[in-house]
Amino acid sequence: MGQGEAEVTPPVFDDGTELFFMARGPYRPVDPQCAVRDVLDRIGDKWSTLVMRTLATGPHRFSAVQRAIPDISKRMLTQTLRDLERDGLISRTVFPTKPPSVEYRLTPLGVTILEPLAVLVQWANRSHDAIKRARLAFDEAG
Amino acid sequence: MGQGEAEVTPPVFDDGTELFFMARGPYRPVDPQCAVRDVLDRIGDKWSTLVMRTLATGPHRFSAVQRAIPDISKRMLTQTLRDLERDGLISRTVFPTKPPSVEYRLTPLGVTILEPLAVLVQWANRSHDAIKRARLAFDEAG
DNA sequence: TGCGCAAGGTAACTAAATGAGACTCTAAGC
DNA sequence: GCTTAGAGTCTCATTTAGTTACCTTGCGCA
Repeated sequence: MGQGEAEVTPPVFDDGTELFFMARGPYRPVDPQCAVRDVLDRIGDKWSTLVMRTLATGPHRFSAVQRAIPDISKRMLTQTLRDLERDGLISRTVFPTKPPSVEYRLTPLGVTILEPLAVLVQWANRSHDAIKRARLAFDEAG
Repeated sequence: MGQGEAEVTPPVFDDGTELFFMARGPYRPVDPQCAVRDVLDRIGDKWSTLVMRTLATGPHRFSAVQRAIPDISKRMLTQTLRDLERDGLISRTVFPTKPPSVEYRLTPLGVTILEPLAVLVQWANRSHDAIKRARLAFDEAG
């Protein structure tokens, strides 16, 4: 038994369907261009999920989104909405009203991400206490 | 019908279980301290999911993780591992070998996040083409 | 003896992302 | 005329992420 990583245990999950998203075996480098990264970089940013969550309740105008997420700045909101629009997850419609108003809503593709996000959020809610306890323990142990 | 957000459509999802993670109705501000944010801030960072994915294949030493994710720097790897350890998702064990080696592995709590992540990754794989097409269209439309 | 390597970091510094807030434009309301 | 609203943009300051060099300990090696 060397010191290498060769004797690493097999993947934790292997239920026959798609083996989740793990590399099989050690040393398999993560492709920087892979779909996983591409997606996680998007939904992983600070605001995207919050915006999607807001639009999940129905179409909103720019300022309505901002009221729903009070601590987002206009700059970041604009940018997040643009990025989501570019990725086809939300659509942007301008109405030529007195002061022009703009409506954002989920596209069909955007709707499909809600369920994966929901699964994650359920995990978050289930695990939040355990995480908080772990943090406390870690911080006390110094 | 005013100009307010009152006539917003009802939530897209309402299957009787937990209504995913959406606020019901408009104007409900997102609590900056909520579990959703707390979790998404963690798994949302650039490297955490990649590290979890790597450890999902079995315990790894520091440098083995780094080889699996070639474009992470030592500093970022150290920091990501610390954060995950603090949150109780991974454990760190030091072996007093010649040059001391350190083994990281998922905790039972850490294992439980794999499935939610997997759901997300499956979505990513399914949707990647559509997203790429949307980006092209958006960029061409200028 | 003294070189260099490996492992697992840390410290100092730079680059990129984010946030705060002032400014724009238009038409209506007081 | 002065102010307000909507939907942004622009500039600048702060925060966060990333890069590079360096440290420590013991071993093999020449």
